[in-house]
Amino acid sequence: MTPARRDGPAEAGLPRLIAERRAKARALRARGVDPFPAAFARRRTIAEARAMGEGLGPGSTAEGSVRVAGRLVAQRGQGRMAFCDLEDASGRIQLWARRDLLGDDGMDALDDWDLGDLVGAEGPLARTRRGELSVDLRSVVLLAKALRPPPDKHAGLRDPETRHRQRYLDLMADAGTREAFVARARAISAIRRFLDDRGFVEVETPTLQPIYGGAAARPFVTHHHALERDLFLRIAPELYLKRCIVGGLERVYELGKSFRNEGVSFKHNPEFTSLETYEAYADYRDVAAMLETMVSHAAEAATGSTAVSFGGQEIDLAPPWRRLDLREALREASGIDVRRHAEADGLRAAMRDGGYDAPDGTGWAKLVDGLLAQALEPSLVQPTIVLDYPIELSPFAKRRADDPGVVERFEAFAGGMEIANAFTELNDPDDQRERFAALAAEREAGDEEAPPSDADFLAALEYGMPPTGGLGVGIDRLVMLLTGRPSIREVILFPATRS
RNA sequence: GGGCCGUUAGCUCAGUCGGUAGAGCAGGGGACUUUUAAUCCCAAGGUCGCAGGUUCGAUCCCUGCACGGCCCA
Repeated sequence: MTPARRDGPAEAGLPRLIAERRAKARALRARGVDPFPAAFARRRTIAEARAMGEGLGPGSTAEGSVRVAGRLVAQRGQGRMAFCDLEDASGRIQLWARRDLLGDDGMDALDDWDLGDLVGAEGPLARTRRGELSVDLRSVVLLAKALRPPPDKHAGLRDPETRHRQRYLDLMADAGTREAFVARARAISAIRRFLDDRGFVEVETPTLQPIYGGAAARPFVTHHHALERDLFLRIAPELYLKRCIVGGLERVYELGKSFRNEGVSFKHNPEFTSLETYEAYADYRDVAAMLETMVSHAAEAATGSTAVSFGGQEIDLAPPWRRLDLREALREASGIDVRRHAEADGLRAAMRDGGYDAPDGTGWAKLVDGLLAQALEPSLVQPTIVLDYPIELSPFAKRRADDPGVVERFEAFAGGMEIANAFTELNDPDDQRERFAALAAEREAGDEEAPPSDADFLAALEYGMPPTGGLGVGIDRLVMLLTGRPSIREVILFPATRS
């Protein structure tokens, strides 16, 4: 006859693991102990505790006590002695439990701890004979019972689906993930500091817009019931920021989310973070100089250096960045001079001759864009500013005075990706009206990405906008570069997923 | 949208040329007062992504679907 089981409920797998942990929490409550107490006073961070114990020699114990708290990440039982590793945001430290010093109650409490529990501990700092700085426990307390088991303590969490859907587990298991998001925050605050120091005013403009614009993309549509109208999630803040320039704010920026209703890829998420800046009385060359300085500041803040490693290559973001003329660069990279093929059909044929993909029914400007993406972009690993784009690709940029087919615009590339887009802003309302008309024609012809006209924006321009340099930076892509992460999903905490 | 690959225990992964599966870690019981991927002993844990098909028999072969990854558009 089999002996009665005394080792917990009969369920298997995860339900059983949860039931075992719940039983421990229940047992604590039965003894009048709250497994989720409210606070743990006088805590020091683990980094602070480590600094305090720095001078301790092996086998010695410090005066006084420290109180530390964190997540239990490893346990090594040893009978009447035990070791645990405790981790908080600042680091990791060993807890050293001895029955003669911690007492029977403390050792019993320790027995019921599981990996993943949040615990508090108190005792003098000590260094073991093996040289490991430890808290020589005098008292312990459970601060929050983990009812589910954490990811594997050594192998961690590998499954990309779980890493993205349950990012808290990825953060818990992988210090590198935590570091990437800290680096992101540092880069963003460095950018804000940089702009604030230069007299830029941070503004907030609508994310819910009656008319969207400022980029070529399909928008998300939502509905306002009280106003009985559809509203669009912005695809860019551009047209509102220029209204701020019209109003005389002169230097403005907005750092926040925009939304584009398109596919998901390693460099696209439906919601993404961008920086846009507008500076009155500046042009695109002033903006280029500001960009390279700003990005190198962000790199230093995020990583401590302007040199970053991305896709196995070292990239140095320190200014000055290389400048290329788009037409020249395309001719060098592909052998095709796009100005010599002024019609779509001729350019398409030349591209196909050169082995490039050039789909039927695509206009001249989009073919140029395609040639840029295929022939040039992948080779732009070191930071590069590509200047002077065809007007057809740039409905909000000012024409060059000496060449009306070209606008004062640049895109910045690094790591083979576009990271920024800038131009001298179009401030001639009549020219802008014509560009809107051209967009309307493209829309009519079936281009769902062509944005609609915005009469109020035109009215604003008619009140007079100073000559202005504008900039857009893809913050997520910039952070990819700074943290060496190959996918946008690795720098967005909770990326878009299906169902 | 297309192509390729993946989905097996809580986690990380093996494996089955078609006969319903293993390890390490975690969890349970036990031993251990200097461990640190602690160690040792014992026991347990699986609708092999979902749905069909072929077959005496499918986790394995086929089809579809879902989710994910990479590449292309």
